[in-house]
Amino acid sequence: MVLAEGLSTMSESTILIVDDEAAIRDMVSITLNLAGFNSISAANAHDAHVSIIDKKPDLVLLDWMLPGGSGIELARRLRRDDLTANIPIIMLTAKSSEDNKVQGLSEGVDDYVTKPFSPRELVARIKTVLRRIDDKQKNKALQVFDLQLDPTSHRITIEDKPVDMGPTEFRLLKFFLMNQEKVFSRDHIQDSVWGGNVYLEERTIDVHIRRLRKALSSVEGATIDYARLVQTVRGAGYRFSVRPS
Amino acid sequence: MVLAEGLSTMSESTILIVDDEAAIRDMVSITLNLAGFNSISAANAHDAHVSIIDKKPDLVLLDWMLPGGSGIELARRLRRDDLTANIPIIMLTAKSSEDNKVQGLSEGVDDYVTKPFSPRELVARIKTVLRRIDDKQKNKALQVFDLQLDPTSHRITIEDKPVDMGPTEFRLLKFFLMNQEKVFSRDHIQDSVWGGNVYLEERTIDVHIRRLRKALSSVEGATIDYARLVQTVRGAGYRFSVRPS
DNA sequence: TGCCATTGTCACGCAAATGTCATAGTTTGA
DNA sequence: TCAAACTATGACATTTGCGTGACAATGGCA
Repeated sequence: MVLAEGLSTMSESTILIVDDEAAIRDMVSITLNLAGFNSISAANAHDAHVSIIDKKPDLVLLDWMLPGGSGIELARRLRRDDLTANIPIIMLTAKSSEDNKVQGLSEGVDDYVTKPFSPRELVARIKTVLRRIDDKQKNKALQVFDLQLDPTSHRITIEDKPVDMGPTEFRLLKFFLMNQEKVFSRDHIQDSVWGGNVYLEERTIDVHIRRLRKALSSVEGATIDYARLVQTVRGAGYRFSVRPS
Repeated sequence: MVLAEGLSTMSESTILIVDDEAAIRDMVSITLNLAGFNSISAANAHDAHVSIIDKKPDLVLLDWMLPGGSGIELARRLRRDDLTANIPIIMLTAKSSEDNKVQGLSEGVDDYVTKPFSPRELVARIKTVLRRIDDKQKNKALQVFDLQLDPTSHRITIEDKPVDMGPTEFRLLKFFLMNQEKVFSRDHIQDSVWGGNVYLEERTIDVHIRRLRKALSSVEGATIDYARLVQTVRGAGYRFSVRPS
């Protein structure tokens, strides 16, 4: 069975390390790289902020004691801005002071690790936080232009008008919305949408693609033909893409 | 069947050994050769740098304690230059000192091995790093000027405008992009793009070259004629080159 | 029980893609 | 300058892959 959902738990995650001590940055950096993460680092709050805006890391490891502006200041600033409000933060605290923990967690910090820490522990914490965030995202409404899929209410709307489709097409669309701009072979789609241990005839996927397209086109007066976003890539499979083929 | 893609996983990988002790160089060299790698060596940072520019090794084994410039200096320099930034580095540290690890591994070093090390361990580390790098490269978009081939979305664009071509031309272009500046005979192209056990008429390759060129020329308003990059080498085959013929 | 939505499968038709050939064009060397 | 060797190109028949309508089986639900 091939997995393609839950992107943030994939080893592609980028972690930003914010610490004024080069030694710490370096050690953490290599630890993360060996654990399969990408890492970037910053030595102060300002560089960190710039880096976050620019590189959009999946998680920030933030030292509590930063020269200039404190780490907690940066955390607060990140939480205020919509662009950065959803980036998880793990605080690195020098001492196991209860006060720090309490104050940090109240600022929307997702976890904390006290120095000295073992690489194993750090990686475990990071993975936990990423997974938690990922689960949260999973139940969030997926949206492209005016097409909206709400996993909670199990409804699909185009320009607020309900779209009717079968359960299979719903899962298919959800899969596509979570993995846009990528081509998937029929085999891969079958694994992800139907599950690994079923046998489907070759043309069956096509039929469901057709039903999904028909459903997406069925909305009267839509400004876009959403069926066009479900693209056939001859010889390779299908792709959901905002860009014209 | 001739392979030409995924070079770093082939047993053809070249490793550069940088160490001031001849005994170490020789020992490592023998170990690597037995493991199926090619190896070259350098005794100091300067020679190493020249060698890297010249020979483009697939990986560098870098001693921490180098006379003149330290190994870490070299690592930093390599990472700064775009040409060498993507060459993986494994550090060799004399002692299992935490300080060294911490300080050294920062500059984007991919792994470290502490002396004394077993040949088995060294080879294992090298293979791991090479595989990691290779996986990263595999799904990376290939690009020449404003021509882009993205294996993930299975898309080709010129100046962000989609380019339409058949699956065979797609594979052909991908092959060329991965192996630029080299002439390939028709036989070699057939092996690499079609696979070993098919029989094609001699002229068939030409036809697909023509179709690829036509597709690359089909984009309106492109500043460059990308078809010119697919060059005919009379009597030898074809070549994809950025330089005019 | 009977109705209806959903699902997987099949057969058919169409269009893209492919490989081959014949012909025309180009380069090379005697 | 000419012939030989090599390459480019248009046309064509065939193959391949995909879209589509129809249909039977299934299972939920009133």
